[in-house]
Amino acid sequence: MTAEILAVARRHVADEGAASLSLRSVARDLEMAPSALYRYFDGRDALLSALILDAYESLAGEAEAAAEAAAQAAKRPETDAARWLAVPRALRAWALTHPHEWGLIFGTPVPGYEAPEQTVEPYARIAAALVRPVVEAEAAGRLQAGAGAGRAVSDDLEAAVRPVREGLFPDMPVGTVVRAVEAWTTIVGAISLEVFGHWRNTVLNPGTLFEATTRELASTMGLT
Amino acid sequence: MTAEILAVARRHVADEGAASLSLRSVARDLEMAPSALYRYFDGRDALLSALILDAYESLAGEAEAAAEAAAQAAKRPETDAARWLAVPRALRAWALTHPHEWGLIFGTPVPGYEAPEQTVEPYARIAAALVRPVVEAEAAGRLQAGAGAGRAVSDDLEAAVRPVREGLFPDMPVGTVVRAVEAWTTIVGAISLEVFGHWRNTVLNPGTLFEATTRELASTMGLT
DNA sequence: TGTACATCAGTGAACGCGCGTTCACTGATGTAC
DNA sequence: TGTACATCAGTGAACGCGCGTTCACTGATGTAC
Repeated sequence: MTAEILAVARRHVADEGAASLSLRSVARDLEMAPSALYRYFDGRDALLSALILDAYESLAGEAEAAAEAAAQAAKRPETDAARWLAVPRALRAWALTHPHEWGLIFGTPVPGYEAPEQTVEPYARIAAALVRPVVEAEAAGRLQAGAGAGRAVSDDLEAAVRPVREGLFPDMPVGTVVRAVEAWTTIVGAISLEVFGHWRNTVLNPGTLFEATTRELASTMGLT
Repeated sequence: MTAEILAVARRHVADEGAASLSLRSVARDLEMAPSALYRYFDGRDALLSALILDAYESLAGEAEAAAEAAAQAAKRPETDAARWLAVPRALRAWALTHPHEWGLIFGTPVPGYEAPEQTVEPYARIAAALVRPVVEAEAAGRLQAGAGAGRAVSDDLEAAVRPVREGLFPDMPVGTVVRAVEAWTTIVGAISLEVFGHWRNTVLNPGTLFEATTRELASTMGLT
């Protein structure tokens, strides 16, 4: 039943966005009394929290599946750079099929409402999936020297990026860590600009641009 | 009077975000009857449209001022790369002081609500201001060969990016145009991630990272 | 097999709220003669 | 200088709406003896 409520609520968010999600409309769709939902959720905010978490988990699952599939495929001869593309593509594909959920994660925060603490874990999983080919290429000694790794990094910058390095990149050159964070920035930016409609009349084929951009990021990080 | 209404409404958006903007609360702040606002605006949506446009104009103004100041300063000996930093910094500074307005422009679109057509013009002005140092460096023949310009660009990508090239970069190498669009993507992504709270516990000093990232973009485009 | 009772998912009426929008109006200010 | 009239910014009451949340309740199902 909880699952059924979530399914309907998820559909509402997908159709109209989170702002107009209401307990009453969900109840209506389920042909229940609004008060019945209180048996399953503490109120509207609790339902919204569950949906946000849901979106994070869904995206994380997608990212991990793509990373895993690419890792399997890489047993056949394939370059690291080609393998790298899998997760960004999966993120973009998910965002295009779930634009409102993407907005829930990366868009304007709902005012006066704090995202639940549990989003930290799936968020880290998304980042880890993205970065997995880089980590594995580095471990195998296949990361091109002189690219990200060779770059000078100030002490300030190194300190700023320390949590990322400790969380995702044990024993990785700082230069590469910085590049990876920048890659994350670019990917999220590219997807958000597309999903939120900012390429309209500007970039005619966002898919082509996205592909080129992510390829570029690969070589920036020293993947070949 | 129209200006006064806008000022109050702007403050409401700044304080609580666009979602909770209401005619009644604006009227309350002005100590007027709600109906009085109808003399100045056609309704809530019209007011919101005005505010969105307002935000675009404000950001565009800021970007142009920064571009102009940097152009003046560049008469003294200064590198193109250093000059390039001015506009990204201004965009970030504006976003940090006007987070909700940034969200109005680059965040989740308000559902069921189309941004007014007049946003196209200020949007273009922002992009033009950002890109001005690149255009001028190219015109002066100071753009480093082999960087952006030398890059191979597929026909598809060239076509995808044609409106940008025609609008902002007359007679510019396509490679540079693509790099500039990617720079835009990265800058917007970096600011949005910071403003929307996604660096929390991840990147400890977003300013340092932003600075490093934008510097990197300069060399990517062949600015020296 | 039959009775008494507990559980608990879901009901339905009611609450108070703030909202956008309408409409007939008031009353001060300015203009014409 | 004085009167009649037009203008128009702003009023205030009212409308209907959908919302989140509460509360006492019903009635089917399962359990214990």
